[in-house]
Amino acid sequence: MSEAPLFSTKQRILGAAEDLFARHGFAGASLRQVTTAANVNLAAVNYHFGSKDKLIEEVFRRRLDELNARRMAALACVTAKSKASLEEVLDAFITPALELSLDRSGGSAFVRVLARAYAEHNEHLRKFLSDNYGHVLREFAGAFAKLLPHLDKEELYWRLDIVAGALTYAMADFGVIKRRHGQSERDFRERAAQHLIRFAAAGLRE
Amino acid sequence: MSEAPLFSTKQRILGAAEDLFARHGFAGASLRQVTTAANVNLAAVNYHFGSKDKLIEEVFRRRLDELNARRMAALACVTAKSKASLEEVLDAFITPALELSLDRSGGSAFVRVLARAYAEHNEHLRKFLSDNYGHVLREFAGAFAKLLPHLDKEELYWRLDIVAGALTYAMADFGVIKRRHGQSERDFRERAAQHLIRFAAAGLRE
DNA sequence: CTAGAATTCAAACGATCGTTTGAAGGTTGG
DNA sequence: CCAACCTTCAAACGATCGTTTGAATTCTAG
Repeated sequence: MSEAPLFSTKQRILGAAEDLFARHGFAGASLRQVTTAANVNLAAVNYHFGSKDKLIEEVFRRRLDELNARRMAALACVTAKSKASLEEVLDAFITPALELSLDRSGGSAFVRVLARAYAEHNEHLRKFLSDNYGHVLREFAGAFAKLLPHLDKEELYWRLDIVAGALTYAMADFGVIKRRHGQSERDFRERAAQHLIRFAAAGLRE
Repeated sequence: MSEAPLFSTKQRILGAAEDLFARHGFAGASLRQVTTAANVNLAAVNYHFGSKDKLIEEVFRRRLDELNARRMAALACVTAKSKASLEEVLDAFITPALELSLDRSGGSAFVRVLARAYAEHNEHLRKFLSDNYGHVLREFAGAFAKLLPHLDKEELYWRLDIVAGALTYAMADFGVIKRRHGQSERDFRERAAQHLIRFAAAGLRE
């Protein structure tokens, strides 16, 4: 249970599944594609995870546990000060996602998987994500509420909804902007995050 | 070719496909589900459209032809004046999508299908959309460029990318905001569009 | 009315899907 | 060494996938 060797069968399946779910969707990527890419036997998925649905959940859990822990830590660090700025709270939410997207091997695939999860209006998946990680979003909503007292609750939720959309979309690399020749992936993504923070801060402040 | 009876086999297939693609994705919705929902024989899809891929393209074409014609008309109407405001150009882009999402039966499903198309990084689909409707986006980019001369080209494209993401996300109803009891669908969506325009205008101006 | 085209139909094609099985292989503690 | 796992393996399960076929049916023009 506690063991997690870097190249174990389970980890190779999770890595291959993450990549293929990002590229072809949950329904579009078959377990045969996944196990072939992971160089493991087809039956290994059902042996280690139980079913395709459970595998999908585990793909999320592996990354989101750490991502949300980092977000909560960053938020706690920011709100510890008496006067946190809007940009700092946005940064506490966005930068961990940015770093995840830069994680060697898999991180950038995962942010696209996350965006797929939004596109899927799948009730089961939404409930799983809401149950496991909803408290993080509520925590951040509270921090924003303190910083934007002129906005009533409805107004605030509207704007956070828009920010979440722009973030999901931008991190998943859906847009038309392409990395320029000679520009590093890290530099490109950091620039994207900066633009996003400035844009979101302006839109939230109004 | 020119005939398009409201409840013809072709139209019923397109309507059912739109709804099921929105709910389950392109790979997740089968032709048997589609034809059953449309109350049509399974073979009718390949008879009328040739293949599932061609059906997908036709689902887009049916709505996007009109949507983009309305956007271009609204943009032309706005830019005809010597001094168009940023909000007016945003409105020219957003309002036609809003109206589409309010179109009785199908429109609100289609905006979710559009969002799915973004999540699919499918090369074939992206090329089809870019080939057929890329000129509309370039036209709007030009209009924004005139209104935001202080932004260099790269900066402008970054921000438009973010706006497009927020728009796609918001129209597809991915967010957490739910319509309140007693509030009409139209009122709800118009409010969403208003918030979006104000937010985007603030973010673009900086 | 009727010949011919257009459309719908039930049935089947081979391919691939997620999942299960039972035997073979590998590892570990007594 | 061997008995007890744990893991991997090839093979197959029934179900469902997109697509095709050829006959039945409906529509339409002369």
